[in-house]
Amino acid sequence: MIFITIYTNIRVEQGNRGSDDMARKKSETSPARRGRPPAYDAETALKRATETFWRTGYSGTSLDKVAAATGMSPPSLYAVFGNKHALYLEALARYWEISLAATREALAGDHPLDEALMLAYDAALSIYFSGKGAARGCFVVGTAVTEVAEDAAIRSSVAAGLRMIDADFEARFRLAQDKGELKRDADPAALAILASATMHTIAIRARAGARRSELREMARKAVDVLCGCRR
Amino acid sequence: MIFITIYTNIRVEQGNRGSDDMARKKSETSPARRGRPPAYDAETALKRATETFWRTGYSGTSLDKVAAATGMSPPSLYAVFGNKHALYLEALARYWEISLAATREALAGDHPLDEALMLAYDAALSIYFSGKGAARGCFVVGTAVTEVAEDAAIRSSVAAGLRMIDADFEARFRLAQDKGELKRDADPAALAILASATMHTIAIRARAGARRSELREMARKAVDVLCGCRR
DNA sequence: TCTATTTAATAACGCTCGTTACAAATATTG
DNA sequence: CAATATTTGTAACGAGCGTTATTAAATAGA
Repeated sequence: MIFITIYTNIRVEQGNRGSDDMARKKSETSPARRGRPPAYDAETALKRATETFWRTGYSGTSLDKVAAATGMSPPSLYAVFGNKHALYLEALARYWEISLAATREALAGDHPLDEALMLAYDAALSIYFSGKGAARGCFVVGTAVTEVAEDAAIRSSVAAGLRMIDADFEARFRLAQDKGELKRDADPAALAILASATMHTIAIRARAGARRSELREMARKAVDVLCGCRR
Repeated sequence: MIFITIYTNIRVEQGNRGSDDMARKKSETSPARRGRPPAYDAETALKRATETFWRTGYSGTSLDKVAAATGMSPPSLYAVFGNKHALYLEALARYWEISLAATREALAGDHPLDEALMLAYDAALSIYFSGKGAARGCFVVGTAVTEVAEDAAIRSSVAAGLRMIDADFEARFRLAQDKGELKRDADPAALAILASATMHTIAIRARAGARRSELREMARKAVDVLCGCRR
């Protein structure tokens, strides 16, 4: 079988076609670089690369597959990201940014504890079930955890991310305790671990084929237990 | 760099050297097969292959690495296991057998609920921290979950295993409720999900470099919460 | 000893891997 | 227009991938 790769799709909009005003305006903001202008948007490329790693993992994804997904040639990918490992590391960092922000935002509003937790799990489910086709679960749990055993850079990224989620949950439980939503003798650190654990089990099950409604139900029940020691 | 693979190590003991009695005895029990006797033990080979997949994942492990680990040549591996995929599937099935049995045994004794749960987590930790070098965590979480997105056979194995652990935990919580160890209005299914979730988060964190003592402490606290709705 | 039978290792298959020289393409500057 | 700078795609690199055809080795039975 012959595999013909057709590079397409994410070429940067030139923009300075049809309107000289816009072209001139653009050259005012960015002082007009010298050589051939970049044809691709690094941001979009990173997103497409992430999608690919997400499905088939780091070791299971070849650079040719990433090239096909981004529409870029391998040398262009190297020029922008360095190499495969650096590209994955950047995808991982970006994923942490987005998913940590989502969790933090869900927990930050002034909702009751149980609602706040459900918002966090709903945010996670939105990510785990994003993209077309079957659910991919969490990018970290689904792809990074495998590499973590032999790759120090990935390991420290994962370890740091896990600590942050734990800390966010713990802060929210501590706040709930201060506000009287939680019993005085509850252990915020313990509850935080269980809240993280619930997120991890959902991540695993989503990738393994569980239905979204089923996972939301699990989250619901877990929240009931975690807030059970209420008031 | 030249990589010279030296096949060694797991050759089957011939046994019928030095003593004709033993040779004759052996030919009595097993009626003496015709051709060249097998030099390798499939059981040992599967164990060694598992160790290798466990560290570097399915996609990240080449058949040459497995060959080096087992001391077998690639054709011998194919003769015994079929191909790489079938070999991994067999390793996965065997791992489920062992780890499910360990959990079931821990929960089966007539210990109090909290002790039974801790026995289960201690059994898991023994597996996650087995082998030399840094902890590899859970074989399923560490290697199968990545493949699950694109591999139907691995996916159904993982899904089935997850269901079984859930069921085992739920049965134990239900028993606890019947014995009066747990409040009447506790939800055994919900507690079972959280018990599984705790196991999953421990699996992830172990591979990501967490210390064993730290993870045991997490388990301890989780058990406290899960049994907190006691009597 | 010769033949039949079973397992083992060598060496290669075609293909894909991550990576990179290289030259063509496209822009600004003089 | 020529010179310079930057990004592009083509085509290749050596190495490794999963897999297999082939042949050698080692046993039992005739």
